[in-house]
Amino acid sequence: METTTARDTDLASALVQTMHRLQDVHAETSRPLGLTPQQAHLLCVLIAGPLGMTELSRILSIERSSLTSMVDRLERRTLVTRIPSPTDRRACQIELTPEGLSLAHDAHNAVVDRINTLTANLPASTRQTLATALQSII
Amino acid sequence: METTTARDTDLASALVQTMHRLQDVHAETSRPLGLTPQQAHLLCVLIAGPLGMTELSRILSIERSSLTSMVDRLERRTLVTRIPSPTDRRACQIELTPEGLSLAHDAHNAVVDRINTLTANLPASTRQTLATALQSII
DNA sequence: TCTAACTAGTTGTAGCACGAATCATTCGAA
DNA sequence: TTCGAATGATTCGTGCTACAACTAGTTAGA
Repeated sequence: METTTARDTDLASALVQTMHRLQDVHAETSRPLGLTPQQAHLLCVLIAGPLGMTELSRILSIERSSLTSMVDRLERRTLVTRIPSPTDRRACQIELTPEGLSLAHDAHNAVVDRINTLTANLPASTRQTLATALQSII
Repeated sequence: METTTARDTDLASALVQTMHRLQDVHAETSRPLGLTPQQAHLLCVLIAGPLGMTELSRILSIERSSLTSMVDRLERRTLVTRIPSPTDRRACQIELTPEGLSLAHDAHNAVVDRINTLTANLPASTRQTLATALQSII
């Protein structure tokens, strides 16, 4: 029982520390691009395609009221655009501009590259186990 | 080569998604205690013992100017205290009050419990591999 | 002694995040 | 068909986070 408890604490602790480490990495890779981590996250989510405000707020786990001002700032920089929905005059879709798409790819590649260098020393089998295990957590 | 590249992207992507998921968990467990995730992090770091401002800012990866106002707010709530150093009249040590220590433990336990439920389905061997691999990343 | 390096704090600005309230639109049921 | 409820987005007010540039005090070493 004691060993199990110890292992649990170790794993949870390792996950928390990893989270903080990756937050730092995320911030460090976003900043040189002139983006906050939250802005980079938003842009990367939109790579897959335009989304409505409500859906976007759900994916990002933030309130819609927070999202409004974030989109305002990004729209001011012409990184995204609000496209009115043809079927619902209340709704709008948030879409990346070409400039925003390019920046989103840059941000995505930067963080993936950084993380790959962090995990470069792990053997292939461990990488596989890790990826599968993390997928199941999400 | 293609398979290796695919695996790399998968692992990095899984790590990023895990980070966001854990950020949400961290926020959700801190909030009921009246703490922001950053405040919870600060309190938990101090469980190990008092720290100076510079050391604390290094551990939390934030600027000292950000830390000053954070400590101000926590000190106002009597969760931490600034203890002037006996040997160095410039410096001060940030220490948890009994109330702060209790809250720090609550915050720590809450997040560890939540993460343990998330990882409860993983077999012991995977847990071990995971913990070791993540340790090497940090 | 006196200066260079260090430590802490201050100020100003921008961004993040939430809740409550608001407005327009859409949908559904009487 | 029409009125009330639900939905999508925004606005407002408040508090927290984060940074850069700056001030001021302290210590240690030349």
